[in-house]
Amino acid sequence: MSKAPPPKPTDSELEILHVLWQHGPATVRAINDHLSQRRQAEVGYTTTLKICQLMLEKGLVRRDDADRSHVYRAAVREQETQNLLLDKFVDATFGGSALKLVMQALGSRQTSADELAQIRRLLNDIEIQNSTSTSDDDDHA
Amino acid sequence: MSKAPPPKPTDSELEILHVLWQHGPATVRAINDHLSQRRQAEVGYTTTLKICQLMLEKGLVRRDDADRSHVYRAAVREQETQNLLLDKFVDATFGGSALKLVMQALGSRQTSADELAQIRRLLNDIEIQNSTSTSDDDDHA
DNA sequence: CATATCCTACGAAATAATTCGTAGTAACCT
DNA sequence: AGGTTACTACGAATTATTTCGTAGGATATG
Repeated sequence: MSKAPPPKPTDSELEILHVLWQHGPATVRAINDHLSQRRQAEVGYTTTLKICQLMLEKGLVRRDDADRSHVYRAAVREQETQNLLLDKFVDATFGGSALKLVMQALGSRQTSADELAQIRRLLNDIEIQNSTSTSDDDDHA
Repeated sequence: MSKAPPPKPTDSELEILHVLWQHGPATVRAINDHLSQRRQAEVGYTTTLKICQLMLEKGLVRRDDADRSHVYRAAVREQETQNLLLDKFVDATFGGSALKLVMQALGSRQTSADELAQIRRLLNDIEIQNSTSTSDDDDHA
């Protein structure tokens, strides 16, 4: 009954999740080093610490506090989190139409032939699934 | 030299922009009515007014104050704004990879055959453009 | 003309997110 | 042991966003 799903991470929290997803479990020190590298400016150590603590309360990360330096790891999956954020974003920005988003993303930026091929492959897969596992009221004529 | 580009709209501002994009120039009253409909709860009139005023300062909207009821209209284009937001979102959530975003958007939600066809058409167009108007180091063999 | 109605402007409270300083404490090093 | 260093916890300042109350002025209506 205590199944509150983890909330949408904020921008800073997402940045930390990226580090954890990429590098696996890490101490605050390690996370902070990564963040400081990624950005132009240094990030205060206690800033990173604080955000990690808040993320722990929200259930976005777990931590191992056996050692003095606690080790944090992501408690949410990368894909699921991206999808959650994507949903919100599509709603807010494209009125709920994922199609519009995709068309915009492809239309107004440089896409290589290789990337186009990857997308084509995905489209094919989807189409197969669509026609294969369609549940009931289908084209049975 | 006073060419500060309009900033990224906030969520509330974006909601108002959607109304203006869809319905054209409108008074605060009209905007507020639309917002109240879209949402479950009523929106305070002065809340909407305030946001419109802030948007005016930021250059996101223009207004005609000839009449007593001022008429607001969008000062930024829908596509450009969506693209701005899309860029930020891709950076924050998908590490800058628009391809990943597209794959996610398509892979983890229901996409109809019609939509797939639309995307295929777009892919074809892009491919043609890629091979036609590529600047220099091209397949000229 | 009086009064109710509708509008704008402005101030400020409420909330959320980010940032950092300080204090306390454990570990480490001569 | 004494002092330096590294870490956590906590409180609080700062900034951004959203929300709304109140005041003042114009317009419409009886």
